[in-house]
Amino acid sequence: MSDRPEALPPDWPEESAQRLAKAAQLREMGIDPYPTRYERTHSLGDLIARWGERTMEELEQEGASVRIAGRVLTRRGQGKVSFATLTDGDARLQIYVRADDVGERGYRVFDLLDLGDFVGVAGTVMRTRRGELSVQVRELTFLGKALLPLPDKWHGLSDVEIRYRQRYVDLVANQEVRRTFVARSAMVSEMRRFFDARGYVEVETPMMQPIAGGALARPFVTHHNALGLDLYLRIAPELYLKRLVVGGLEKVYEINRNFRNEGISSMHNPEFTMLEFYTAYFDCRDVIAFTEELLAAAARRLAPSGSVRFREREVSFQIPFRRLPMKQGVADALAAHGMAGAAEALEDPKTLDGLVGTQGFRDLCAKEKVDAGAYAGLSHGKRVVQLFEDFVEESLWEPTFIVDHPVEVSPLAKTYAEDPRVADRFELFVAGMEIANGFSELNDPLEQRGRFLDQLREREKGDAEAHRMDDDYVRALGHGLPPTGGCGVGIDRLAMILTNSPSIRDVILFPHMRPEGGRDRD
RNA sequence: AGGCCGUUAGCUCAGUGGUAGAGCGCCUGCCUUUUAAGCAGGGUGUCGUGGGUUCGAUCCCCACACGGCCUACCA
Repeated sequence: MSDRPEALPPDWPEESAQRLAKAAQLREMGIDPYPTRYERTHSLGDLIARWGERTMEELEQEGASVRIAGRVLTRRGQGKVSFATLTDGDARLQIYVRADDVGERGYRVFDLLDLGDFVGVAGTVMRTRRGELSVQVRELTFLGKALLPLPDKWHGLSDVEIRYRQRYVDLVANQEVRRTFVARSAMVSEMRRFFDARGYVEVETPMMQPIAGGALARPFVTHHNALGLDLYLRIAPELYLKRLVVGGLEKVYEINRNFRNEGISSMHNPEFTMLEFYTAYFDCRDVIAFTEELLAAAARRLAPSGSVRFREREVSFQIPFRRLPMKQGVADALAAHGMAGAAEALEDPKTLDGLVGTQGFRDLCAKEKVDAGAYAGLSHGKRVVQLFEDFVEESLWEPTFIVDHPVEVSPLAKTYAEDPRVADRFELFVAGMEIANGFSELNDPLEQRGRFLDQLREREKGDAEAHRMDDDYVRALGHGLPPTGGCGVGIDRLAMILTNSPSIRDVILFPHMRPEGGRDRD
């Protein structure tokens, strides 16, 4: 065991010294300020559930004896009688301490309690004259000294930097933060239940990959010393999960972290949680139906009506969600902006090329604060996607499945037999955010190899996000992937919507921040 | 990466070119049913950091750090 320094860390407030002195006084009384355990009969929530509706007389008659514990949140002293509110994170309950009941020594222990300390209480369930359910204390047990003060008892903690860096303080001070993360847990647990009930196998695939595949994004690089090998933190588990389907795990899912070396915003964190699932013999339409059921079940778990408020607006997860072909969405949006003939242009590369060069289009871009220059030199399919992102995406509030993506942006998806330019793919948008992405998985090994070669050419042209060749994945497909449908769901964003959290940082316990105290200078 | 805004007590915040203020918390005292308990007293501080202007800077100027929002990349 290390030596216990007598001095407090230099940046701790003066109040810490006072609290430390109280801990010393407890030790002088033969009381350990940091004991190891306490036997409870009830959590505070249990106690409230059991006795919360009883009258003062009923409680007096029953005289129920309980042992509870919690952190002291507030104190109201009154000479030889005091009140304190305890919290166990979940619920709050008042205790009522009389010097006559606990004795001089017991009352002294109560005096040495600061806000934030932990205490165990043995006593009787009762209701005060003002009607508040309380435990009248018979015996106090000191359970843990807090040397640092809690934030303001009614303004709480609002400094967002401290809220994110010191989430432990945020959780104590702001009850809604706890509710949000408990709700997120319930959402994920409901999704696991959904998969487990349908015979899916939950798996874990590599976080560190020699080739970061399965999505279009820039990866983080790390290094394995013993192997002398650079590895990438995964940007998606997709290619590994499909290898498992090749191996006969016909229904698999994984809920785990992805890492993308890109910007940070209210919708982006460098590490984020993704659900991916794959089902043999499903096509894209089956996956859409399944995803719809899954999200509706998750939403109902948090809001039985299936409808939630997000950013002051209603979002309904009632089935069925809207289906909208990408080109139709673009054509409608452009028509609404007065661009006549957009629908025809989307069907013909030359016409679209002409359209994005017109003054009318450039004026529209200027008006919508869109970069018109981004449209130069794009392939037809990428142009359609760009139009979708610039003019449609944000407006998709109610859950909407966008379908029929250009093949260029879908290198792992099957195309329609009747039109090889269109992928059998969907993306689900809710509240203007992409929440899910799925498709009929491309299982022709040679076509997949060809798509990788196309991606390599894109990479050579400077697209840092283009796929790399993955020979082992092609080899896996060579052994035979059954017809398969798969989907990825952004868990953090879904949690944002279902918990009405405006920022992704409100649903990630420890969101990415610069290191405290500044970074080392390069 | 670019633009705008912010950084003052443990917390929430006001404020001024002349060495700093409120509420809560905290400290001292009183009070045997309180509820943001009350009453009397006490201000606890590197005014983000480093330079500059000035007789004098927490305030004005510059740089930097950290944070927020927006834009860009992205899910």
